[in-house]
Amino acid sequence: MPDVVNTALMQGGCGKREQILDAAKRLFIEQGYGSTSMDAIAAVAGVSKATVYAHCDGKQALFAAVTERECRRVTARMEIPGDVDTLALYPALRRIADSFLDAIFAPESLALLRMVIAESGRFPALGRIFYECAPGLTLASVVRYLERMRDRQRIDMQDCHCAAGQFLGALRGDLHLRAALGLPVEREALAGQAEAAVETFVARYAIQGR
Amino acid sequence: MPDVVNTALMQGGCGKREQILDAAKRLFIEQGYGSTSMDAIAAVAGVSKATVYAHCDGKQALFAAVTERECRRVTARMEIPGDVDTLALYPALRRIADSFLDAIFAPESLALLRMVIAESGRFPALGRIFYECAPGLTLASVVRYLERMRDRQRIDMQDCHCAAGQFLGALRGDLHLRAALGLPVEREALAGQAEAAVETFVARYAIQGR
DNA sequence: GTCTATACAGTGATAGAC
DNA sequence: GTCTATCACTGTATAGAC
Repeated sequence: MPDVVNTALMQGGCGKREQILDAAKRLFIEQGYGSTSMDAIAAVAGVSKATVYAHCDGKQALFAAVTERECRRVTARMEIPGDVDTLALYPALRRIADSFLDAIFAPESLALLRMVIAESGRFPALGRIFYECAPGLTLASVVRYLERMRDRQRIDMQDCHCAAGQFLGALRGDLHLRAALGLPVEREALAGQAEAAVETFVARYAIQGR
Repeated sequence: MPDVVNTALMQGGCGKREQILDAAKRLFIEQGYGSTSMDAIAAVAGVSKATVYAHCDGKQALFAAVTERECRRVTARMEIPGDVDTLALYPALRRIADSFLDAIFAPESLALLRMVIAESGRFPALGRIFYECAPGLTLASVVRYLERMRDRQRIDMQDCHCAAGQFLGALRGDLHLRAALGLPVEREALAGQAEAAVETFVARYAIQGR
């Protein structure tokens, strides 16, 4: 885990920092920012409160640090598979769809999304950081993929950016909002949504002669 | 405003209750649940803290009351227009799209969405109430519209529920998430997204012979 | 850096006078 | 119903010893 070492070195050097960030992450997600006390964070981390303050400048800075670390973690999940260019359009879109849905319906992703949306009003920079680390990154990947397919005459499309947003939006459908609100989502419905979105997209944009 | 009168009568009878709910709504949205104190609510409402407690059983109950009232308010925005059946498929979907986007991108809707998502982990019932009052209501309306169109041989569709989710998801695209995260959304991009979603939907599902 | 101990304002909630 | 005054407790943040 070289990342841990780097982070620790950057900030001054021991595993306690990770303990504190882990504890803070758990409590911020479980209880929300406002209801989480620095006492509780210190207790869960197994350190004293003064140690918490030695590692970060107050509660807001700690919250920002937690969010940035989590964003960096989910980023890895958000890149679309690298082998899609070797596939035909339909199976490639299926792969992208599966990868995307796995990423955004993962419990950790949903928890982070809730936390960021919850506090984005009070921490304006947070929304942008999260967007660019997660959904914005996937969107950009899909846009690039669509541009390549357009260059190869596989699809007929003017605005790849808009089409990519439309595709990812159709994949989310109603179910992502349901999941973000804590409502149950059946795996069958998710698979059906993915298939319908891919089929519709192909029906609309694929160039007939294959 | 008969609704105000009804609410007041139901709960025991004076404008103070509305003042308290208004103050609580503002502070919960601005500061979040955990960071909002009952003192602050009482001060903004212009009453004493004891009066707040006379009108509701504690902070959680007050939060639930605020959310339910706001959900009821946005519900009115969420019904799709009643005259869509007299229109052809394409203009009807455009109307539905415009109505839907106006509703979900309204600042009040976004603020409520943030507040509900933020606390849905701690108040499990909240997510369901909100969903059924707002996005679930629209979804059901669109499902019924699509079923009528299917009965009239205007569209070829197996699963109207899935298709409706897909349509609304494509309308949201990437922009609704951006807005929920507090990022700027250009009106042009929104209009483009709407047009693309409707065109794609028609291209996929409309029966050719009109 | 880490801990124990503590300062002191602010928290949700209530009692009792009017 | 409404207020003032107050409860017991927790909040963020810091001082000083090791």
